[in-house]
Amino acid sequence: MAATIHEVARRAGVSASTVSRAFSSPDLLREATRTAVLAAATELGYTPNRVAQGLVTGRTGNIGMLVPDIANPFFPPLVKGATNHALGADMSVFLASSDLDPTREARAVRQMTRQVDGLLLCSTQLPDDTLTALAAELPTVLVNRTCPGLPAVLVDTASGMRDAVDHLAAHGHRGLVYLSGPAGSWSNAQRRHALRTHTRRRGLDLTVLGPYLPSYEAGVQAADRVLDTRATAVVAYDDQMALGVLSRLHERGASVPADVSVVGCDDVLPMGLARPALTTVSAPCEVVGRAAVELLLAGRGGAPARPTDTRYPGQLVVRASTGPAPRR
Amino acid sequence: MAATIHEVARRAGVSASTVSRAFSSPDLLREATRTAVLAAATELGYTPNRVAQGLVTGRTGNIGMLVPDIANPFFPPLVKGATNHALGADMSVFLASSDLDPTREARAVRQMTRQVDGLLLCSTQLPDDTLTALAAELPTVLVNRTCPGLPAVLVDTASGMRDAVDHLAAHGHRGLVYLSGPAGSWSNAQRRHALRTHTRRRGLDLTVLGPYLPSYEAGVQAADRVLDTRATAVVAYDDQMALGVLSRLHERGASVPADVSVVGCDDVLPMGLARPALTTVSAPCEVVGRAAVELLLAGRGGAPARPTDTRYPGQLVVRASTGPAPRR
DNA sequence: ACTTGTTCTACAATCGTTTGCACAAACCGT
DNA sequence: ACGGTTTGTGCAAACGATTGTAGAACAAGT
Repeated sequence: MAATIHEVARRAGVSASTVSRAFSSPDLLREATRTAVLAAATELGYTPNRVAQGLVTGRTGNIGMLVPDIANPFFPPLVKGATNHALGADMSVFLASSDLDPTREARAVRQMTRQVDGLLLCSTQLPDDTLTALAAELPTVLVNRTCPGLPAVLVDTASGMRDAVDHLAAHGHRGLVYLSGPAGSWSNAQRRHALRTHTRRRGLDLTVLGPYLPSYEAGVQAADRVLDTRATAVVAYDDQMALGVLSRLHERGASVPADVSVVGCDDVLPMGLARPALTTVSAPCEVVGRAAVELLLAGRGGAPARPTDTRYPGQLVVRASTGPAPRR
Repeated sequence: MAATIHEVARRAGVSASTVSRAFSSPDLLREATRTAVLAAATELGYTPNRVAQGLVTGRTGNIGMLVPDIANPFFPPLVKGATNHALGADMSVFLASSDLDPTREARAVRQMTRQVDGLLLCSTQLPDDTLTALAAELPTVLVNRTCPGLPAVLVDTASGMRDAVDHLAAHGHRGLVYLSGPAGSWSNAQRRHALRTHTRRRGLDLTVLGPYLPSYEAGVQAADRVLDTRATAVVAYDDQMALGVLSRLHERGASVPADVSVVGCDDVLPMGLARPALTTVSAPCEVVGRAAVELLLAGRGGAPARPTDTRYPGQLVVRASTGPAPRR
């Protein structure tokens, strides 16, 4: 049904190789031949078969993207940035959502190898040696995860966290709680570390709870434990948790921000809707997705991209969920 | 670097075809040969090259999925359902987000053809004839869109809308506003039609505003126009718009549900977070995603799946944003 | 021992491209 | 008009698998 290069060749009265060249290296052909071939091609509705191309050239024009959970609102903008940029570069992207299961992660990767020109691994929990092994086979870019020797694109929330601490300290808060995200998460480690550093610098008290799954429900649970502490402010690993906290605090009769201040992270939901609107560290997800693809595409070319970490800083966005510490 | 079938063959002392059969039709081989081949294969870390397989068999083990906007929270659960089920069936999925741009839609499809065994088109705006043409080339399943002759999986919100109308009528509401979604959307047409039917049956007044883009911002805008009408209840095309409406009504000093009742659709965000919690028609997105893949995979086999519409009903979930109509 | 029949494996063609190489035609200056 | 460059095309061999067909090996029936 679908036209092949040979049919186009026959129709144009040339050989198959000429047809191939009309597409891949047009300047090798005489103008007349090229236009004749292209005419024949459009008449037949010919499109090069990417699978066949892939077999001989070894380049498929696809990239594989792996996220822990596409239903986590952090990832869709990332995916959007990536797919959009990929489309611009004439590439398609495979998407797999591993549900945080290493087995599924490995399986998805195995399915994609040899069908893709590169891999985009987002917040992956796979161990360093697996990653380096993978990267030896296939250009690989990490997102929100580092691994020695591998290029990574990172949402840098450290400065945002510093600003959050400063903001809270300026409002008289003395004790902070951090609600940890997933144990193996690079983002979580970075956020916790930044908080640790800056609370110490400011002489504030920091309690770390968790780890929790990054979900609304986990936030609900965590809120109760927050109330057990003497802390007046809580920073959550992400917005979903923060919203859960907000909701549960409301249920428990604690007023935000009068009794407790709450800070989220990522800014991926329309935060105006939460009551009170959530103060959060905003992450430039879409930009990161695009940058990751760019890095992958660049590294794929001549020089193997030296394993640079590209960081995109998040910004503290102050809304209504933070305010002066209550007097005690 | 990567082992080929020939290297395995040489190592096992058999021919390439035997290696191939060891994987694809093991019962044709003597047990001894088969185990020997498999041993050699694992030693070399051999995995069949799906691109090469695809070229000869014509089956790639991939499916292509097209959504209008992956950043719209309706789609991630859908994608999750689809990718998860696909992974179970040893298939990978291409994802493209068209940003509602027909050009990009067409382009993404073109890139994927010949690389996929089937297409999953979600809420696509492409015209019927394009779709039938596409389906002639490639097994195609529609999601939240119908087209004569094509199988479709649909979120059926009609009954949910009926329940919403009944619910509002029971609370004494006499005038309703519907905030339309995108003009070409099947879901929008279905929702509008269901509202039209059931408001008429109940003798209620229905005003249709829009079309609007399905976004928070559009909801904010729409809220002002809602206040210009005499309606006491508003049904929004989706939750994002409804949340925008909620937010703007709050700004304008209108109280929900005391002054105005608000109903959303889809139930894809943690709705507990909105104040008041949003009454909405819940859509079983993940189930639909899975069902769509199943249908595609089934149709791909022997009998071309007869173009059935599979409908999954949404359920009205009553929360705090709806209540008795104000006395006038 | 010779046919007949099984069972297993190898050969070779094929899928739709790309691409190095050879070769023909046209062009140049002399 | 003639060697020597260009320039433009065709041939054929890959790429890594699948699969129809044919033949080797062996067992059994007569």
